[in-house]
Amino acid sequence: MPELPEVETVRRGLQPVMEGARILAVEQRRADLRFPFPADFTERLTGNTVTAVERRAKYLLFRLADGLTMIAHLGMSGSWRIEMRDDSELPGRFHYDKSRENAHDHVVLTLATAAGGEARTVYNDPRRFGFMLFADTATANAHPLLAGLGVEPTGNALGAEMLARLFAGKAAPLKAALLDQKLIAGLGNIYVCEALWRAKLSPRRKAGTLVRASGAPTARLERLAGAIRAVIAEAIEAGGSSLRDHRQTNGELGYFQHRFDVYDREGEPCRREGCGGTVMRIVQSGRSTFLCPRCQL
DNA sequence: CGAATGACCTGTGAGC
DNA sequence: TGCTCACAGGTCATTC
Repeated sequence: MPELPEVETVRRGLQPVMEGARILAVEQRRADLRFPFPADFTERLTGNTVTAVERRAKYLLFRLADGLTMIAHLGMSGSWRIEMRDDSELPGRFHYDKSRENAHDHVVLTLATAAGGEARTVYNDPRRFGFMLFADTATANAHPLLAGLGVEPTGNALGAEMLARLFAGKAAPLKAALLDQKLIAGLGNIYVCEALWRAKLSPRRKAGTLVRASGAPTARLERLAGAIRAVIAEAIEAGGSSLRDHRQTNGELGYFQHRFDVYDREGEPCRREGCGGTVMRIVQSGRSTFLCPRCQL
């Protein structure tokens, strides 16, 4: 499910409960997700303390007191939920509740929280494309999964000049270039479609056409950089997007799905003032792209 | 080298 | 109602 805004929403949910928490018990309910769990998965976590919950692109990074980092990915359908044992000022709408469990709860961490309470964080992942593995914190950035990642599409890091360097000479369609995690890290299918609509750019346009021969960004590229930052910021603000039944860690739905301008709106009218076009669906790199062929050029 | 395709999984909704 | 098919937020390995 999750693109950067959803992963960031998960991180913000887990952080207050997990940071400073000691892991009392680890329940690993199957041998593998996308990859096999490390052989010593439960041993390394049990008794350890979580010092920070960070994010890089769509990866969650659980920093541990003994110098390890647990690198975790939610794949397409992964989610975490928090359950508190007792009433507590910490976030988490659920209390321990057997009836909430299901066959796709693969990992359960029981925590002694920094606030002195007890909580469980439960990882659920029907399709099992997610994973968890360990790296030494000191060298985690050099881990093969993280080393090649591009710029974060948040804040000021991503600007038109940066995009111009990344796109110069590229024949790939904008859709493919924006999905490439080696260029920009964290965009996925939804937010690429949304950003391209906002920037009035066709997903089929070649990325290199947004860069001047001098290497300077065009006005179109300025628009695109602004659109990416805006859509990501707004989606994080809204708690991400909830497709199907995906929830935040406290069970709340995200809201951004109500603000989609093109994603999953095939056949519906373009929302742009005065456009009058109809949203269409095409397939690029084997994935659905949604666009308005009338105003995205 | 870059770009397309298949693979990994289960669940859901549309259409018959 | 029940069946089949297409498709789903991601990424990696393989093949042109």
